[in-house]
Amino acid sequence: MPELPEVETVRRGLEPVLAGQRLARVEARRPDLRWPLPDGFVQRLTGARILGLGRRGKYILAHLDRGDTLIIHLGMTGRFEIEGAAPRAPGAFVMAVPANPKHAHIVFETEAGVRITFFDPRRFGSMDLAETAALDESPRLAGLGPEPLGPDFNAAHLKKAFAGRRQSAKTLLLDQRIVAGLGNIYVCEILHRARVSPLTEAGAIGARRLGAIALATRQVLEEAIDAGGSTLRDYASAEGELGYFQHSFEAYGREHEGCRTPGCQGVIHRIVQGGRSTFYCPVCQR
DNA sequence: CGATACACCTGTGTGC
DNA sequence: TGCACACAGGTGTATC
Repeated sequence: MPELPEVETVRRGLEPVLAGQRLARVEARRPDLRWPLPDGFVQRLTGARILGLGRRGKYILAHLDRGDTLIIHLGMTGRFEIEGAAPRAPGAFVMAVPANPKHAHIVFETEAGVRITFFDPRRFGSMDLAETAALDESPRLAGLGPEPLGPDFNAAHLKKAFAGRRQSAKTLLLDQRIVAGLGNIYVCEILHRARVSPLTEAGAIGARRLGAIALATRQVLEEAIDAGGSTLRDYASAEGELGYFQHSFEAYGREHEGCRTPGCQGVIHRIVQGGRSTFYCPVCQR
C-alpha cells in the first residue's frame, strides 16, 4: 500500500514522538517479517537514542546514537499505532480501523512512555539495522535510484535510464533502481498527469515527454504529501494509527469512469501489466 | 538484460 | 450462510 507520500506522512507522524527519544523497551513479537530481523535486533535498539527520522524511497530511516540506523519498510499493509502521546500532539492519530492485535509484530516504548506498535497483517514489511556510516551500501538501500523529489531526478536522468529500454514506461517507473519511491498507484497518476500512455516503450519517449513525466512526478507526489499532511493535522488526537490516508485519484481505481483531463471525453480503462493493474485513459494518454 | 512467473502472507470483496 | 476465487498500494528470486 504505502508509496512515497504515505511513507513520508508516516515519517512525519512518527518524528515528534521518536526524535530525541531513548528507546526504553523494544519487543520483537514476530521476527519473521519480509526478512528475518537482524541478529541482536532488540539488544542493539534497547537503550539507544533516536537522533532523527529520515526517508529513502519507501524506507523510513531512524538514525540512532550508537551508529546504527533502523531501516523500516511498510510493505503492503504495514502501519504504526501510537499510544500514550500527549493529547493533540502532532503525529498522534484517531484509529480509523482497529488494528488486530495478532498482527502487532514489533513494539517500541520510549522513555517518555509512548508506545509505538508496528502492525503488518501480510508481513511484507521489514525492519533491518545497518551502520549509519555505510547506509547507502546496505542491502536494502544499495541500488535505489534517485529520490523523485530530489535534484537528481529530471528529464535527463530519465533519458539516460530509459535509453535503449524496450519495457513500458509503467514498468520502468515502478523499478526502484530507476527512481525510488513510486508504486502502482502513483505511477498511474503520474502517467495520467503527463498524458503518456503506460504502454509506451520507455526508450522511445522523447525529451519533451520525459520532461512532462518528471514534472508530473514532482507535482503528483507533492500534492499527495500535502494531502497526507492535512490528514496529520485533521486527525491529531490522543491515540492513533499511521499508515493510511484518504486521497483522491484521477486514474487509479476509476475503471469505466470518465477521464477528468480538461476537455477529454475518454473513459478510464484497466489493463494488466506485469501482473499489476494499470488504470489509464486511452484518449488523452498517448 | 528482458519478460514472465512465482514466491512470500493475510484480508476483503464478489459472485454463485 | 458458505465457499471459491480474484485481487490488493511491494519486492526478491528463478527461469528461459
